[in-house]
Amino acid sequence: MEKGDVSRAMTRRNAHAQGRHTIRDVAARAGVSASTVSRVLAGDYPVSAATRTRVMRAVRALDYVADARAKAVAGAGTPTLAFVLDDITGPSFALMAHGVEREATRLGHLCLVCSTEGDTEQQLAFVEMMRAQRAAAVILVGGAADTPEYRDSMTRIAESLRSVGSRLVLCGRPPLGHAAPVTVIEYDNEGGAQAVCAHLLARGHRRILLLAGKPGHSTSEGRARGYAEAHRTLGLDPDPALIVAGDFTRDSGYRRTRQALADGLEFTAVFATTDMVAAGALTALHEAGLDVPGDVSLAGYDDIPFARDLHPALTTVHVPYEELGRLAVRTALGSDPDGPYEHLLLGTHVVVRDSVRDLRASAGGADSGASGG
Amino acid sequence: MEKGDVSRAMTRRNAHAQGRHTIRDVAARAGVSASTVSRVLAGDYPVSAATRTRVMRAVRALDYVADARAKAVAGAGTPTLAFVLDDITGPSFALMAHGVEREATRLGHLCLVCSTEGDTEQQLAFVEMMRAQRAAAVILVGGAADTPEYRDSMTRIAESLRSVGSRLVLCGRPPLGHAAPVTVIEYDNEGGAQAVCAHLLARGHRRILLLAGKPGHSTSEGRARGYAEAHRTLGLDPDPALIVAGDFTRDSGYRRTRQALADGLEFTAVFATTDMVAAGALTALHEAGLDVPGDVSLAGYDDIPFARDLHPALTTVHVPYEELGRLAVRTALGSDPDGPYEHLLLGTHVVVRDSVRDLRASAGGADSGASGG
DNA sequence: TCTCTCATGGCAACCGGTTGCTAACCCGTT
DNA sequence: AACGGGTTAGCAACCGGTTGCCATGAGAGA
Repeated sequence: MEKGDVSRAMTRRNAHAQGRHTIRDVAARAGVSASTVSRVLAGDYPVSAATRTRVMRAVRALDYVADARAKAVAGAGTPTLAFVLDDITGPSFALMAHGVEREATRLGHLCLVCSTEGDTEQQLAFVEMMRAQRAAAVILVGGAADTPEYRDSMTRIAESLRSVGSRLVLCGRPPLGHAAPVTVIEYDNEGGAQAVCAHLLARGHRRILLLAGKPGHSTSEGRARGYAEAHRTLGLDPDPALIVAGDFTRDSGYRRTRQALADGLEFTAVFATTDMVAAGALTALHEAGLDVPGDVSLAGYDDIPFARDLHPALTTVHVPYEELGRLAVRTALGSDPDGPYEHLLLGTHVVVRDSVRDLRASAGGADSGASGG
Repeated sequence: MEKGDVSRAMTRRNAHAQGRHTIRDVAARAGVSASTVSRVLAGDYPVSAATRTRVMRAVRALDYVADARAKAVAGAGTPTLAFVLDDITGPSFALMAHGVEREATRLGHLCLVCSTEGDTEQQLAFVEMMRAQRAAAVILVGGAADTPEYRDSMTRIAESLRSVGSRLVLCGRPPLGHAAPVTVIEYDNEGGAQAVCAHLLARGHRRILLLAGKPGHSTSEGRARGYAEAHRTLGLDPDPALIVAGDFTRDSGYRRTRQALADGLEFTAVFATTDMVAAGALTALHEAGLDVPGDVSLAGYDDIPFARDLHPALTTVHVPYEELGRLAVRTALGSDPDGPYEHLLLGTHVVVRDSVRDLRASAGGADSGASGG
C-alpha cells in the first residue's frame, strides 16, 4: 500500500511538474470545489460573480483546458466524426474531404481522417477504431465493387456502428437496400456519363474510346453504363473493342491510350472516366503528335480544378464533390439516429470547354472556334 | 434520490436497448469481474484458458469494443495526433497530409485533421481543441509571415501544448529560434528556387518574370530570395519590374500573367513560385497565342503530380512533401518530449521537363527537341 | 426578530475504463 | 496433514471530468 501511494504521488508530481493541471488544481487555487469550477466553465448554472471571477483567474493562471476525453466519458463533450477514404491525394477525394471538414468544424465537431489505400482490411480496422472512439458518424467514401460480400460487410459494419450509437454514411458508394441502417449520399454517375457521351455523339463522334475503370467497381460501371446508354438512345451500338478497362490513375490513362494508338484502334474521341485518366490520355495523344481536339476529341469526368488548365481545357462532367462531403455530415448529424435513413442523389452536369471538336461543322479545318472559358 | 435513481436506470436501459455495452456487461455475461475482462482484452497478465474463452465468447456475443476515450482517461489507450493546414485541396498540402496520415496509422495513431482557410483565429481555436484532446503532437503546416507576432503566437502555442504533454511540430514554416519547445521540419525553399533559376539563366534567359507569393510570407520570400541569389551569383541584377506579388493560386497566376502581357512587359521566361501559379500562367500564355517553350519558357515549384500533365510538361522543383509529412510525425513521436528539439532541413531538386527552352542553341527555331519524359 | 425563500456551492455518485494489492485456490512437498 | 509456492480473479482506488441533491447563508417580508 505504501509503495503504491508513493508511486501514485510520484505520478501526480510529475504531471504537475509538466503543468498538466486538473480541474481540482484549479478548484484548490480558486478556493472552491471542483464542481463549481466545472459549472463556471460550463456556463449554465448560476454562480456568483465573485466566484466566477476567482475561478476564471485560476483557470487563466494555470492555463487550464478541460480534458476532452474525460468530458466525453462523463457524457458532455463534442462528438467526433470520422472520414475514411482511399487516398487523400486524389483531387476529388480531397474536395470531399474539404467539404466534410468544413461542415464538421462549422458544426463544432472534430474530424478524424484515415486513408485505406484501397485495402479492405484497413477499412475494417479503421471502422473498428472509430467504433471504439464512439464517433458520431463514420463517412465511407469512394466507389467499390457492388458484390454480395460488399453488401454483407457494409451491413455488418453499419449495424455494429449503430450498436454503439454511431451512424454509417456511404458517400459515392453503392447503397445497400432499404433495410440497412445507412445514410447514402450519391451522385448520378450514369446520368453524367450519358450526358457527356451524348455531347460527343451529337457532335458527330461515332467511335469513342472508353477508358473505363476497374470492372465491377461501382463508379466505373455507372459511367460505363452512361456511355452505353447514350449510344443506345441514338440506336447505336458501341464497338466492344473500344471499351478498355484499367485504373482511375493518370498512368493508366497514359498507358491505355498509347496502347490503343499502337494497336491501331480507330476512334475520333476519347471518353476518360476520370479527369486524371484524361490527363494521362492527353499526354499520350500529344506525344503521338496528335492534336486535341483537332485530331482527337477528349472528355473527362469529375471536373477537378486542374481540368481547365490542361491544354486544351478539358470538357468534363462536374460533380459537386465538396457539396457531397458537406451533405454527408449534415444529414448524418442532423437526422434521427434511428431512421428513416436518407438516400440522396445529387445531380451532375457537363462543363463544356475546349477539348471536343464538332465534326459536323467543318469537314477539314482544325480549330473551330475553340477558345475562352 | 429516488427520482435520480429512476432517471439513471432509464439512461442505462436506453443505453442497453441501443446495445451500448460496457465492460461490466461483458463481465456479467462471462461470470467474471470487470477487471478480468479488462486484463483478458489487454493481453498482458496471466488468465486461465477457460476464463479467457468465456470472456472472449461474451465479447463476441455482445460485439463489445472498449471505449477508447475511457481508456485514454485511465491512462491506457493510443494517442492521437493532429494536423492543421490551410486547405486540404492544395495538392502539396494533400501530399503532406497523406504522408502524415500514412505514418500515423503505421504507428497505430489516429489522425485529426483541420483546415483553417488561412484564418489565424481558426488556427488558435483548433490548437486549443487539440490541447483539450491531449493530442500527442500537433503538426502545423504551410508557410506564414515571419513576423514578431507570429513568433510570439507560436511560442505561446508551443508552450501551452507542452504544458499538457503535447508537442508542436512546424512543417514548412518559419522556425522560432532555439529556445522554443518546437520541432521544425523544413525544406530548402531558397535552394530550390536558386537551382531552377540558375537553370533558366544558364539557358540564356535574362529577363525572367517572377510570379511571387504574398509579400512577407515565408515560402514566397524564400523562393524569391533564391531567384535573386541566382542572379547575383552570375553578377546579374534582376529588373524589379519583373517581380510581381500575388497569391499561390491558379487564378492569381493566370491574372498576373495576362496583366504582364497586357502591360507589355518583356521577358523570355516565367518563374512561377508554385505549380498552381504556373498552371494559370500557362493558360494565360496559351490564350495570348504564345508557344511554351517556343516563345516563352516556364518553370514552377512543388512538382505536384499534375506538373507533368501540363502541356508542355512543366520543369519544376521537386519538394519531398510526402516525406516531409512522414518525418513530421516520426520525429514528433520518436524523440524525447523534453527536447532537444530537432530541426530538419530537407533538400529539393530540379526536375527538368519540357517547358524551358535553351536560348543559346538555336537562335530562330522553336521546337528544340522538347519531347518525351 | 423570526421565518420563508432563493441563490449558491459542496458532497458524492457516476461515466467506462485500468491496475495495485490481496485473498483464495490448486498443486506438489515434507 | 500442514506447509509453501505459484496462479488466478476480485476489490477498490483511480483517471478527470459532470451533475443530482442537499445544506448553508443571506436578504426579504411579516
